[in-house]
Amino acid sequence: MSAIRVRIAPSPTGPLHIGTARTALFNALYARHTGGTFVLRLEDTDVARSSIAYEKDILDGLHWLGLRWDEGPDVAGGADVGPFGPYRQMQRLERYREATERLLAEDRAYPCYCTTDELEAERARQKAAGVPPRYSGRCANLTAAERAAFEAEGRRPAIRFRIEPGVVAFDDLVRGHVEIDASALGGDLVIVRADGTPLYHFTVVVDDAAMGITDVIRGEDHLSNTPKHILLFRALGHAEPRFAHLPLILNPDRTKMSKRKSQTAMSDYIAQGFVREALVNYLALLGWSTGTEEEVLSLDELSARFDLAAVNRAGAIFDPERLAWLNGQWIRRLAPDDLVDRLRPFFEADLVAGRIDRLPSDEEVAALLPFVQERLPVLGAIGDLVGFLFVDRVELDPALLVPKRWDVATTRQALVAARDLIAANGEVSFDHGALEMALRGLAEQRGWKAGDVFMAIRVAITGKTATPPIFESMVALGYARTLDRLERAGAALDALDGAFGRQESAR
RNA sequence: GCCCCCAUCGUCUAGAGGCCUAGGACGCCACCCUUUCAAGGUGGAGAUCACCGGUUCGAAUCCGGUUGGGGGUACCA
Repeated sequence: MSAIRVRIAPSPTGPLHIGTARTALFNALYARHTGGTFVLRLEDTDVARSSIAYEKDILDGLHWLGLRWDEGPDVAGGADVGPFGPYRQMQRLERYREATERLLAEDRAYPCYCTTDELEAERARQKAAGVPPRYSGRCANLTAAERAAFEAEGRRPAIRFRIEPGVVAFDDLVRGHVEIDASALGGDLVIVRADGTPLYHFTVVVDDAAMGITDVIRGEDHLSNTPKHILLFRALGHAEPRFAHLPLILNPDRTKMSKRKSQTAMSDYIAQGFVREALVNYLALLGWSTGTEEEVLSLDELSARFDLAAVNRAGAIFDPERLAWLNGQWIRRLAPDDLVDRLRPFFEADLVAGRIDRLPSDEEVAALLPFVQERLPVLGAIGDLVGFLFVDRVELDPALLVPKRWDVATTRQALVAARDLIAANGEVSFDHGALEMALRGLAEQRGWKAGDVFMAIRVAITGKTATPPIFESMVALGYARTLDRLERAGAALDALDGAFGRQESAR
């Protein structure tokens, strides 16, 4: 039994797509589970749409997920690692040329002089006639003289691979036995463009063979194209690999997940503060399950349990809610130092966007973690949670400041009383326990509900009604700034006095 | 159109003939905890296993058909 070799072959024609990431993940899980080799190959033959920026986005995104490949370019524009390089298809042109020559020499392929317009017209006629679109084979048996005549016209030929009649069958590792009649393949297949650049269906076969790929694990959208690949493997004299077609990730309307209807760019998930553990966990369980009731699993745990045969066959809708839940699970599991590191870029983004006025130190962030970590659905929510600590002044909405069923006057009294009490107790008593005791005492003495007093204070110092626990928040804010914000809030209510009657009747 | 694939709670799934009056998770609802919000705990609603036939003593599980959905059908990948 030879060693497993799998690959992910992204095309740098767009940012890393969540579906590509999942295919990469399944390949990586399979390689790790079987002790095989994971190869990354860049399929950049669509020169017009490929770019180094996309290459970087893809490689960085896969690395960010924690995926490592044994062969292939490690970084965008970087050198290749591994014995089967180069791993960028545009640097492998000579090999496709050699394979093309062989097919031509054996008459398994031939030059086709049809123009795009002619082909389109042909397809249009077929569609109008209600027959399946299919290349007519018009150039399949041209004489040398006819070819010369086209060349003399200045036409540059594409190269077509002859699709011989017959039934192509294969045993898909997830779908089982699949048979497709070659007549349904659309006729002879273009493998090299008129400009000399090779096409996907051709390069993928030449490279998978050259790189010794034993198992092709990819999306179901390639299932119908697999016979073309098998025919090419055979014509080229190569053993065909095993195939495994993964169920597609779907939009909510069950169509193939697309940018138009879903968030597909990995970078967007990263920017929102999803953590790699959650994405890996979620993606692995989209279309596969361990068969147990385990749900929260690390990359190592997933690798240990992975089984291609247990992959589902039906497509799966991408559910952001479930991803968010897993994200919370993983954020809560992070070590404090790690979380501080991961939070830093989000504070920086908040600063740049003007949502906060200064950057907290790592020590400050670490001190917040005990009451913040379990409240973070995504890392990007950090600003909403504790941004009030790092702004010079909070926006006060008087309507929020006055607790339900309290009036402006009571609220102002409470804020003033709280401020005075805290000031009277002094900075030495400014800690969680002392504050709670003092403020609860105040509420009891005045006949107020403690919750109402706390809510007024909460809004006064944070500007919001939903915040981290209030005493921790006050301590984090500090003695002087807490007093200052209570004063400002009281003053804001003073200014409202004239509108007092209106406020009351409005309630 | 043609070819291929698929079909269990709203969603992700368990289930490989009797263990299923179909289990878990997300989401939803209620309650508990509680200074808000989360987190956590408990409980609940939610699936005639797409439909119709067949095989079998017995089917979500096997077979056939129907319907529905998806993918493919490029000198894109």
